[in-house]
Amino acid sequence: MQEKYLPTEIEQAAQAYWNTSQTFRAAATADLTNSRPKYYCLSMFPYPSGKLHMGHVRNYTIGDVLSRYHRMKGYNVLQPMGWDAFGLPAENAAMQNKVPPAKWTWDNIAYMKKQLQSLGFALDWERELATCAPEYYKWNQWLFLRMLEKGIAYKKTQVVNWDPVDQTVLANEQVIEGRGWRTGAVVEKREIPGYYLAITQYADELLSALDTLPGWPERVKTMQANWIGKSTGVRFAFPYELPATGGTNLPSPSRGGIEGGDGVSTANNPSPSLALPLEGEGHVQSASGTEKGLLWVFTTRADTIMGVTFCAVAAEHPLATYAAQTNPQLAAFIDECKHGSVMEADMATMEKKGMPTGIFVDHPLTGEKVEVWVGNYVLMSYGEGAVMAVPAHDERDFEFAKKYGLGIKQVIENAGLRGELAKALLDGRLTEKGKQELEASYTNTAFTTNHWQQWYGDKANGVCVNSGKYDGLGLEAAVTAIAADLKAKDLGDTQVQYRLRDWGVSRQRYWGCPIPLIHCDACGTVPVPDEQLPVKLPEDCVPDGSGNPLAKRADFVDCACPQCGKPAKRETDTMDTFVDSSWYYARYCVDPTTRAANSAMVDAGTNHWMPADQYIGGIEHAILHLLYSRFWTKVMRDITVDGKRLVNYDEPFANLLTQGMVLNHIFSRRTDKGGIEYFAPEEVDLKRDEGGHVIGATSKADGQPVDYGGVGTMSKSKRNGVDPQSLIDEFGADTARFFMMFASPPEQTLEWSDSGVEGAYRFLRRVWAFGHAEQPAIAARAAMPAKLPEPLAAVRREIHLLLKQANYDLGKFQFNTVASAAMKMLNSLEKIPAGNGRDAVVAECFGILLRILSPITPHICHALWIELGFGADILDAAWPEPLAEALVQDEEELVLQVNGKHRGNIRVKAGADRAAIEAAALAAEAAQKFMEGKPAKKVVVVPGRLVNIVV
RNA sequence: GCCCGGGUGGUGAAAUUGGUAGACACAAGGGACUUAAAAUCCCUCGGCGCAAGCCAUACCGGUUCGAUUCCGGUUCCGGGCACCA
Repeated sequence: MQEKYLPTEIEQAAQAYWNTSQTFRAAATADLTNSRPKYYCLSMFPYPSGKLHMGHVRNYTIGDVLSRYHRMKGYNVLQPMGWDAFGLPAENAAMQNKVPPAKWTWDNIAYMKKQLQSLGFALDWERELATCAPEYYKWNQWLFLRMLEKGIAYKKTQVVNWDPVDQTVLANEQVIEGRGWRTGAVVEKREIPGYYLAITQYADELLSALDTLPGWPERVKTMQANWIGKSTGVRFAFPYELPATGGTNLPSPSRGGIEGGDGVSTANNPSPSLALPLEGEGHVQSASGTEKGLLWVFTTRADTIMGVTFCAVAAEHPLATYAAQTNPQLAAFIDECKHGSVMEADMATMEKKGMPTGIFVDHPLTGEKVEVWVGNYVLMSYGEGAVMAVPAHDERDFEFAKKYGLGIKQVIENAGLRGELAKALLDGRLTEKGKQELEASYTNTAFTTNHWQQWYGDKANGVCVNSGKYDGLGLEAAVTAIAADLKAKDLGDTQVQYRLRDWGVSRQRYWGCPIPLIHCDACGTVPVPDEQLPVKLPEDCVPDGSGNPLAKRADFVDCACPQCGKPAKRETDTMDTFVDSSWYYARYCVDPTTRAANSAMVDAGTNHWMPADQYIGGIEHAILHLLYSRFWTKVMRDITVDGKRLVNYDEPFANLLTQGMVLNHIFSRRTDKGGIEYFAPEEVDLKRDEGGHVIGATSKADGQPVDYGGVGTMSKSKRNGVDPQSLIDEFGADTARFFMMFASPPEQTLEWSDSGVEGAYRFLRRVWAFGHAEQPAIAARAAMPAKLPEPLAAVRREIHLLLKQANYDLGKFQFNTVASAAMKMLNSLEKIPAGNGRDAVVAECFGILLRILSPITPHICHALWIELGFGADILDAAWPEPLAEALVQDEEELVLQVNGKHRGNIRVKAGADRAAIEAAALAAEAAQKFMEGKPAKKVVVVPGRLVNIVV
């Protein structure tokens, strides 16, 4: 046995052993019936950006710890890995380096695979997959066609960021303060056709099924529920009458058309129903030369309907378009609204602007005239593209009304809050400061001196005022009454609405999965026949930033129509990369032989391994990726082939661990064209204040200042990722893994710093040194004496207590304290006294330490297990459990408090009853001193923990 | 702006979920060993105070015998906001 700890040697040997014995190869379909319970441990697959970063190390070490732990607990474990290989960064790299995205991606995969292997993860590489491989994305295409048949996939227009200079669609990330990142041109909103997946058809199930996921973090379920945003409200209409136009120049709704009629619109995303030309919405040309129409809106607060003072519609709304025909100023304003970003965060924070249309509609209940405004904050894609405005009680409407001098009418009052405040003040229990606090909390409002908005927010206590017959009604009663009255007039009804919108999957990009459709002049849009799948993406394109390179490839575009055989054009849009990542986990499960034949998307292996027993990945995926995966799963469940469902489970991930982000400093500088250039942390010199906080930085290259952007997620685009390779090269994989797990609990955000790596390395050296020094003692395999001398019993008890704690912490995924327990074990063992049974205690306890540590630092534990003769493979050893005989003790120590303050400790017999503890406490010297002769009013006893004397 | 988290020593963090605040480490300082360095080992290490003790878990309040933990408010930081993945 080597005296020195040599990580490189140890790690290479261990990895070679795992490779040759195929230790981590999961059982194939034929063996799936073996009696061990399955444990499918899944980590979110990486985007092959070039190198691993610390977030990957964190993510995959967590997965590996869980995999190895469950394997030792007797589970049949599957832990696969793959590559989320399509995406924008490959195209950016192509523009920069003139290398095809395919080559760049495959090279990155090869390098990152080596890095993963050098970290010793227990992965079944036989099941590796890359989403850019035709044999994988073939099934994206196949399932897309099934969705088209079922009406889950359909076509409508979508709003995109358009760079007028590069003539290309920009991702949100490529829009910097309203301008294109490469050209600096002001970005325009443009409506283009695209394909959507009707996730709203599953909105209800996606929401209610959250209750079937007890293994998911509460916060993720809350975020998903809020995202789906189910609300019951009232959809109602404001009737209006306009001068007749003959209907010819009245605008059509800008969306909702579904090509070929094989798609379906969804109940929850109705077409904008205002539009004059639509049938069944009250559009009637009357004899008097006017046309009647209905302006539909949706509200969750119909109780405030009597406070409506105006309506606001989106710039793309047909009424706006209609009014603009005769109003050049309005037309200019509508045009202005088309500039700028499509992002919700920008929409919500931009200055609210509007302009009157000159059109008045009738209030459906009072008949009063209500003016229609165009508002830049109203989105055509939400609800009806129009809203009622109640400035008295809605902050956004208030801001708008104040700015344009529109009416404000209070219709909600809250007696409850007023009463509560009065009661609290009269009660007298509040201090003067407390009173002020309470008052401030009721009066602190950013935009008005009254309480109207707060009364609106306090749904339990608001009542209607200034609302005629609805006066005095609470929220629910008022909504019910108002909805009934609207219904009686045939002008509205209650409706369930979702915030969730259908999933637009078309991308005007090259490096993605081609959408398998063909456009024929004679036959229209025709699906590519299944037997012609996959539609392969040419792999030698080098995008240049303008337009979609696929459209320029005649060899891709030109094809024969599958229906009539005449020349036709292939669809050049590709799919959103979220499609790729929505089902990769099901593909890992496919038996390798089935996969080689590639005649099916999934097989029996999928139903065996799925749902994944544990999914691990960054919290940034809490909504989109996880929701899309859940949706995709339900679609696969509902699609049948030969009368059989594709999969037989409802949810893809039984348990979810959301890893906290690994953050690092971000440095950037604006380019001449208005874009952003990022600097890696090693390229800048930091300026810090006295407290050590970063306040600025300069570029090492040119000495000029760069902007400090605070800390944020490690990412390729922000260039702030830290490559773990130097860490692995210098200290080894075990140190990197141990350090990462010890640094903080997995769900917590972690600001990157490598201070502490030395400590991890030092600890592993001590583990090795202890094993080396005690080799003879351990190899002797001495029997444990029936009665150990107390000093040795104490060490043994301590190790078993730590083991108990470590096992508890493992169940909570709290790996940092497991690592800490291992360190405490070694601290104890290093001080073990001599005595009868010492060698037996050392052997037993060090064996526990190695097994506890082995999921985190598998290489060193593998080597020591063999060197010290514990067994052939530590992975085959049973997981240690604390022994009752080792834990027994005669006395226990309790904390002694007087009036809640710690005043000392008392020792009592283990398991002493309350009376005995109380007596011992009152007799204690420290208690006597602080009770100052006063009698005990009350004695609180917490068995095994503390006793508190109240005087 | 909206939704979801988080804030504890110089630093990463712990506290068996209402019961000794700061375990275990890192950094720093002091010492031992050494010709020297590295490595290793020992000691100190939240603030104030000679001490008894007092103060202290972002800030302001509340509940409780007892609050890092529960409640109300504020503030700062992070994640998401539908074309980054």
